[in-house]
Amino acid sequence: MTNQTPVPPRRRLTASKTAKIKGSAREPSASAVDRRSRMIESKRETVIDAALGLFSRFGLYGTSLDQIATAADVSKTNLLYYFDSKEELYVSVLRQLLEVWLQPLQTFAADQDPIEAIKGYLRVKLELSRDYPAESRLFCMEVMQGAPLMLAELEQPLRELVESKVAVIQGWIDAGKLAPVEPRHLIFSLWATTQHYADFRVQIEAVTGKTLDDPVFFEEALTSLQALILDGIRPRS
Amino acid sequence: MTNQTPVPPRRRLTASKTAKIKGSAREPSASAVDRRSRMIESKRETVIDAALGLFSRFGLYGTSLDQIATAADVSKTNLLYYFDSKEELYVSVLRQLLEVWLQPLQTFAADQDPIEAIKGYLRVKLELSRDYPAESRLFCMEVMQGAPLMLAELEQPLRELVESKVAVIQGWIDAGKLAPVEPRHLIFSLWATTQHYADFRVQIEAVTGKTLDDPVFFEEALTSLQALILDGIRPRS
DNA sequence: GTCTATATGGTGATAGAC
DNA sequence: GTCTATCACCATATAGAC
Repeated sequence: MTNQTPVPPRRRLTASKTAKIKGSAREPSASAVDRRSRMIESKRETVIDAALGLFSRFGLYGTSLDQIATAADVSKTNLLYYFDSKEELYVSVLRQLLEVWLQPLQTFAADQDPIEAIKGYLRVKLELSRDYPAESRLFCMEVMQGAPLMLAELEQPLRELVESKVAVIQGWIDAGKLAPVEPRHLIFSLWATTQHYADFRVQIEAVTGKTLDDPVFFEEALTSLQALILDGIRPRS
Repeated sequence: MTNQTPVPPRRRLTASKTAKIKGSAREPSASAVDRRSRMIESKRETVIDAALGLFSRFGLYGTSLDQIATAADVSKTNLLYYFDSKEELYVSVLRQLLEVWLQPLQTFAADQDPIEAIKGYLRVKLELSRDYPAESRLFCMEVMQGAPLMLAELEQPLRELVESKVAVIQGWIDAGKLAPVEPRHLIFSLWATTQHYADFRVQIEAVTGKTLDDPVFFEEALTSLQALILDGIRPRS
């Protein structure tokens, strides 16, 4: 109870300089320049991929540029040629992450059958947990730390997206197609249960000996989740 | 895809020395010694509390001994008098965490009414998310990083505990008191949905503007979870 | 037990040759 | 663009006076 200090992330950041935004430099030009630009982009991608894997395990502070450089098979100085600073790299990773992350939330719409829509949503999210576990973990980490670098970008679109889905769900409820649950809490439960399989993977593996990479286990998890969310555990009379 | 390197936590740890295990030095002795021993224990507690708050936000690497010392209102050198190293402190924090964490899992037993047992379990776990969010976050962080320091201690008791609960749930199902769900996946869902309110607190706050500290929101979340888990979202005919 | 140095080494970032 | 030095800084941990 001694520790409610609102401590900032701290540690130096030696000036962001002129913020070149190298990544989004994309103007139609000669083919030679274009080829070079594509090369640069591809190298940035490689580094971002490597960084994602490490950041998602050890966090921003637990990962050194040396490790990332080694994993991406470039020198540290070279890495810093493509990214002005560690923070810029980190933000680039987060930016790419959000693209993968916000997409599946778009799925269900009012004209769908709610039962099929929810079942499909659970499948998509569980596939995401299986295929993009690093993204899931980094997202989780960032949110747990207060999402200092992401929340500003995330809050508005997330809020709007949730509100639109809440409206769809409420519509289904009003039409008698769904039991009267609180839409927001339903959404949280859909997120929580599916992401759990990625974020708590080692715990799940410790308990069951299996992961989502096992196709049988994947289907078992999906079927269980769908049954649970749709019908609950109280026996139908 | 370039980064499946099984990188160890790295960073030096300058020798654990003789592993004094200062914490568990507890032998019946003269009252003066006993008083001193209690003083030491109390100071260790203070530091552990401060460390928990910081580790749970910024992780092991994102938190410096300086910050912890400041938060606990002791000098850094003094802190290192009570804990031989940063790692020993971290492990002490984890050890205390596990006590809080594994207790509520004990609750339900075969002779209870399953519906009431699950409802009660959800309440206890949600109260835990409200009252011990730092513990929840640090646990999550540690598991996400592969729980290198915790898994060894955790795996065996967790597995046994889960197996015993699986047996209870399976018993209920066999008695027709519960719909036939996979017990393990049910347990994961109970954990996931409740912990989500602690770990994704800032996201939930961003979307709803509220947290579990708001009593109305707490009851709303609990009621929603109970309804969802018990009866699902498919309207009863 | 608590303090003031200080040792030691990793880390992000830069300078400047090629 | 890529490399070899090298910087300044900060973090953990220790030594030794009081």
